[in-house]
Amino acid sequence: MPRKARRFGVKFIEDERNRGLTFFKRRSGLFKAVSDLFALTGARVVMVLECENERFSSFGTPKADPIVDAFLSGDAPTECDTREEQKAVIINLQNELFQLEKDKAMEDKWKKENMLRAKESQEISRKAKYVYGKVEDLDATELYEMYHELSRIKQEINDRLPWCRSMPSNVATLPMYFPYAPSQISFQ
Amino acid sequence: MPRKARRFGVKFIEDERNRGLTFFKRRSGLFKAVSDLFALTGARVVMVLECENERFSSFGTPKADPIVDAFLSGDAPTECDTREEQKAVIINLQNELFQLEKDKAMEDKWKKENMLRAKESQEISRKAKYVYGKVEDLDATELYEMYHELSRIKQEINDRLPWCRSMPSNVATLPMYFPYAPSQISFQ
DNA sequence: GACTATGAATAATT
DNA sequence: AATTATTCATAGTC
Repeated sequence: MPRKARRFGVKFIEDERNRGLTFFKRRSGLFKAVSDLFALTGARVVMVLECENERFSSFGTPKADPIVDAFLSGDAPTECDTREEQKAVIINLQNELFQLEKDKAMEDKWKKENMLRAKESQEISRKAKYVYGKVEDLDATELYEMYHELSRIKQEINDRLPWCRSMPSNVATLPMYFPYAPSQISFQ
Repeated sequence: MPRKARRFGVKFIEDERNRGLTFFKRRSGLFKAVSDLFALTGARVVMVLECENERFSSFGTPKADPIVDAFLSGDAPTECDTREEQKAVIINLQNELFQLEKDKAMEDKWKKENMLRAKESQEISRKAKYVYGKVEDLDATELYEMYHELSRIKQEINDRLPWCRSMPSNVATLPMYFPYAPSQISFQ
């Protein structure tokens, strides 16, 4: 139980470990916020953050190709390694965007822990496609849809069962494992 | 008093007026989140969102020039109007980033409403530079620092006076008027 | 465009 | 990395 649950002001965090932790936590929140903004309004977003290790970490909503294209359309004639840098940005983009490694690990965990309980829930049977379907058979866009569909279902269940908040529902905790919307970025 | 304080799930908002409202509200939150992330961790961020009207709206933390430069370094040889588009992006960037019009209006309002009460508060006298200084004399970076300093002060006051949350403090409401961190962007 | 109840994000803690 | 008390963003309201 956190005795002090809020940071004292908004000031640079000197402690390196704590700073890194905060960075990743808040980046997650940022990604979710962007993801939701897109889902709610359809506004496309591209975000590029600089990590501690001087690398870039990017995030974009689906169909953000025009923005990304604009971002990558540069071909500075004076600098030779710019192309290489941009390539690195794209690679990082892909890596960070999809968070495949993390999601993959989480996926297994999720299947083991929640699949059985999922089958007992008739409330969400009409969404069986997402609940029982093989996750590895979905591509990035479908994963994205899945995440939002499950988020909606979770909300629906919460709304219908307000007296039973902490019920062991499979979808109630699922979105944790697919928190981000992957971007469809054409790779040359 | 909101009877229902939460949206039903995360689904595309069909109502156009409501959608636009949500977009702007959340964009503000996003900007603040990015601003804070930079203040806390020093991570530089550039964000480009697409508005409803097909224009771009951008936001960046100070010292994000390298990222912005990369963004603008493009000079597509095949398309003639790309330069023009980029210029538009920059202009929008400036406009949206600094939110000068809004801030200017808010500034006057703030001065009129809060300056007198500000002078009575000795608690924050050591930050007199920011509280009493002429706002128009500060450049973008100083405005940014000012905003965060005031945020910190607000937090400090809240922490020291937990029993008096709604006290009519000048700084308690001030940050509303400088919510965003302007980016230092070199303009050619 | 301002207010406020509510839910979501997250800082501290284990 | 899991948990939870607390703050904060914001949906709904006027």
